[in-house]
Amino acid sequence: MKSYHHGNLKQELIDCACKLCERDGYTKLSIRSLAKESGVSQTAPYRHFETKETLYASVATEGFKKLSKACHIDADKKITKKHLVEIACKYIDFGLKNANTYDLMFGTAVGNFAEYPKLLESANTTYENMRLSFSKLANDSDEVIAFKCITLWSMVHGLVGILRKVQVVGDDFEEGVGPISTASVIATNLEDHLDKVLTGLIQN
Amino acid sequence: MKSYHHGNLKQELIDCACKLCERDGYTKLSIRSLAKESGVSQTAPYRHFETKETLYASVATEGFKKLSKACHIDADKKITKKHLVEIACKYIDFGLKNANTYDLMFGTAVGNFAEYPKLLESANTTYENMRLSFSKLANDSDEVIAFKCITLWSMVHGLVGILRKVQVVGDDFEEGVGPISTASVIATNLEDHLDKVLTGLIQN
DNA sequence: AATTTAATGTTAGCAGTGTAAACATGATAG
DNA sequence: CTATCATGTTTACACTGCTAACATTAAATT
Repeated sequence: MKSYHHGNLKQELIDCACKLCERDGYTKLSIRSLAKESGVSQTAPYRHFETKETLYASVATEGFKKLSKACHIDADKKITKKHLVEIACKYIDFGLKNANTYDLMFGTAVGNFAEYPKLLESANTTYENMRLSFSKLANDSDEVIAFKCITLWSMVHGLVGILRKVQVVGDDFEEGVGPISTASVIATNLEDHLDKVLTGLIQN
Repeated sequence: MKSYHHGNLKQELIDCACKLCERDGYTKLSIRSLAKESGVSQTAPYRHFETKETLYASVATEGFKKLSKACHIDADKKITKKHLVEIACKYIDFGLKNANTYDLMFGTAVGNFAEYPKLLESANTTYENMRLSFSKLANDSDEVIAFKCITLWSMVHGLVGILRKVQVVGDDFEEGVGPISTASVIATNLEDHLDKVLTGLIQN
């Protein structure tokens, strides 16, 4: 005996969208199927999301919140290189285990973050956490911190993109020097790899 | 007085798709509009591309060919750090100036490169060129070369993803320490940034 | 050269999509 | 108690990927 008004549709739609986006990729997600899943009419979601992109933005916002959580480490004041390796590993792990959501967050599905304040905020928070960690690592100027931070960030971001291709191709890739086999070497020694990079980065 | 058979439809479709993908983003591309653009019936493209993904794969293949060309530098034997900075800059420049195509190449539009031999080959060639440059830089083992190569690759790949967000937001972003303003600092000093990173990388 | 075959084109149609407009319901504010 | 407004539904339009059945013509075979 369902009532005419759902009561909590918006949140349910977001939750459901997050689940489906991650399971099937955001391109497979349709507003109609989402509505059906929530037992509501085809166009009901439009009362809560102006366009599909608005829905995407909500899912991406949740994604950044989850990413921030996933990258959290227990460390009050002292931050060491080891901590940063841990953060980097956790970031990459999130990107690989939530590949479809990650795609939505960093792809072109949402054109301009500035149009969605909550999304912009959650994305900035993710970055700010990483920045804070670097600021606790050494007594650097803001500029140097920014340099180190964006260097690591683009590194791990890039690695997610590249390592994912390895996963997609699978384990039976050809032996050789192609990116696939090379990347797989990195993947199996990820912590070592990041440690090396960070060692070089910190010394600069 | 057009003939029943087009004669060169496949290539024309690819060319047109490349153009439209870059202009509007691959999500906006439809097989039907593509067919109309080439003055051919709605379903004619299906004689040349089994599915839309197959078409995407062709566009991505062209993309990797263009990327390889864009990253080419004139240097026979001697390769210096400066050359690698140049390559990195050209890579990033390509990624930013062909953002939509880049998205298609590295996103999830084409699920598994292994299903499209030409795509896999063109992607591998792009990587192989970068690898060759590193092998000419110093007398490193294959392993070390791979390490350096994938480090730089993921760096520039990551930077493209991040710098693009800056472009999207535009120049009137808020002042502060968020990723946007930080990334813009990197963007304006891209060559310096890459030089620093490569200096650290090479010394390892 | 005639005929078969395969490649490449067209037409018609299905099931699904985003989204707008008009209408229905019911929670809430006056 | 009533009016308003947020939230739901129905209907409809133009578009999409894709399939099946058919048409045309280039290429291969006899």
